[in-house]
Amino acid sequence: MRVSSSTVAEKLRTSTDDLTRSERQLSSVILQNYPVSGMGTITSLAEAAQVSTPTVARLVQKLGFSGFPDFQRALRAELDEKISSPLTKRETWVDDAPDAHILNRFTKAVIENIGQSMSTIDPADFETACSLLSDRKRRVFVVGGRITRTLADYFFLHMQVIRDDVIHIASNSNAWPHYILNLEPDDVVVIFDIRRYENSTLRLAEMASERGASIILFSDQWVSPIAQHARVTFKSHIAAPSAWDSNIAVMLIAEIVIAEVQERNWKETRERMEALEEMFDRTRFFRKF
Amino acid sequence: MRVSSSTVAEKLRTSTDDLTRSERQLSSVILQNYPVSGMGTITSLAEAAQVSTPTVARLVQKLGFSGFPDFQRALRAELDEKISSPLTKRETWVDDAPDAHILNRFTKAVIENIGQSMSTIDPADFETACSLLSDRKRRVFVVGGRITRTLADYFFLHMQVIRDDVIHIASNSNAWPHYILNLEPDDVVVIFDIRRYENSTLRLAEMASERGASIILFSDQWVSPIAQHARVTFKSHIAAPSAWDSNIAVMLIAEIVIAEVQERNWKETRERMEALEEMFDRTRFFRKF
DNA sequence: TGATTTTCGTATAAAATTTTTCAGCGCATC
DNA sequence: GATGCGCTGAAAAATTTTATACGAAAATCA
Repeated sequence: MRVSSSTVAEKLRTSTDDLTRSERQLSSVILQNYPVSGMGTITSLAEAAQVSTPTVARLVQKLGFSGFPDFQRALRAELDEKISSPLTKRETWVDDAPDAHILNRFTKAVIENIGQSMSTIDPADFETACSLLSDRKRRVFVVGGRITRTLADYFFLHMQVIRDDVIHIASNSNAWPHYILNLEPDDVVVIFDIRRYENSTLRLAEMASERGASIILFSDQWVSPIAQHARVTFKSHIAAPSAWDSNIAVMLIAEIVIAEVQERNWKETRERMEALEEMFDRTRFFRKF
Repeated sequence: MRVSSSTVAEKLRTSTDDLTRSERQLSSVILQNYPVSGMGTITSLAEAAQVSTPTVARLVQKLGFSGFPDFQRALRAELDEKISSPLTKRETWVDDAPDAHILNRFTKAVIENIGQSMSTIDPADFETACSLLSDRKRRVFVVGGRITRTLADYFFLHMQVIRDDVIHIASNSNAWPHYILNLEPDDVVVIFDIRRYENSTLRLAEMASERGASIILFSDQWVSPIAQHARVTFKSHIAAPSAWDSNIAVMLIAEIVIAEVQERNWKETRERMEALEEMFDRTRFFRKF
């Protein structure tokens, strides 16, 4: 008789009648601090329930599993399902397109990347980075590589509105040594370095480090060698079903840092933004709507 | 070497610097869907991380555990602790940070944006856009505004590798009228226009339209007026808990378009990429890893 | 570029876990 | 009170899992 309920817990509860005395005892122990109790060895579970290991083996087979490892697999799958964020399970994909469509595949991978990237961020690091960038006494230099220069540029454009003393350096330009020479220990250097890591950017980081500047690094999960010199390193997952990497997660973290720094400098930012608005209005550069 | 952090996750994060490349890869996989991934056998974990079992064994020893079973014990204890604590709200977001933390709030908003943006895409439009961009007989012009020029630049950089005849125009530059004058009906103009919509970009779009060029527009949910002239319009949601908009969804769609066009032009792209690689290798511009 | 050190995986040995076997025990039935 | 049936656990066997040794490969350094 196999009753295929979804979870192991349900299986245990519904089949209580068919269980023997010691099996029931075991079952109650399993349910007591479910599912952790079942994650250990069969022996530890048997001891906890004060039954023998064969009893455990027999019970799980009775429940329909091929053996204890199979039982544990089910338990892990359950936990995984339960733990994974509800957001990643959203069904709001592109309608009228099969799952295999690149739009859905890619999006799925990116959301995966975002989740993974966020979960590796240490809030303390984030705090440090924002503090450094909020400090008006420090100058901020922004650097990017061949592709990442666009991310650096994006970061720079926003930071420029938020605060004073923000300088964008193109790492492959010939001008950067001049900037670096004048670096002071209070300065902050924001570096974007995603594989393949560029030599010139590494040199720049080394020199900045020697001059005592604080480095905030945006890198990928394999981490640029610059991390050795960095005060804070943000690691983003960049895998995508494509010949290229996806920089979405990198940009997301950058956006969040921008949002937080802006929040802290709100008073100053607001004035700057209003002044900027006014200037743009005057030049009629933008349309009202 | 630092030793006593409380959780395994913290240990992994704080000791990243001391880890080797494959250990880091493994570490990231463990953190990916923590802690379930570590609950299986050492072999399954190794396979998931695409490393060998000795690497796993070495890592856990490096972290201070006597062996893999010891590591698992710690993991179970943690899980137990976490689960038994009141109000067990477990999400894969940034651990140790409350839901109200900007990291989690912002990420949530962005994922919401992605979901909404994707669900409004018509696969046929996507198809049209990719066909236009894959057609080698057509030239491709890429245009962006004040902020969106970074997105345009990102798009341009990739498209440039994929195919020939890709031109980046800065919409606020004085040079663009020259490009537009020479537009032919076969040409494709990719425009990034997110609020606040810029006048100069609209003028550019109008002129391009008059000359019969096909316009692919990346805009926001309120849609730039350029949409009237566009052959295809991608609308992205850009709301974020910040004074600025989030361009993540825009960039995502751009990345997917890039991926698809690359896929279609794979043969050509591959040759171009290899040639490019070879050039970079020669100039020693990049590091191998 | 070549030498040295570190890293990494295959193969193998050791250890553990799981499963099976089998005998004892309790309990119900005759 | 004897017999049979099924439950239970000790112990052994089988399997799986973990740890180690060693050589190949890669990276670093001179």
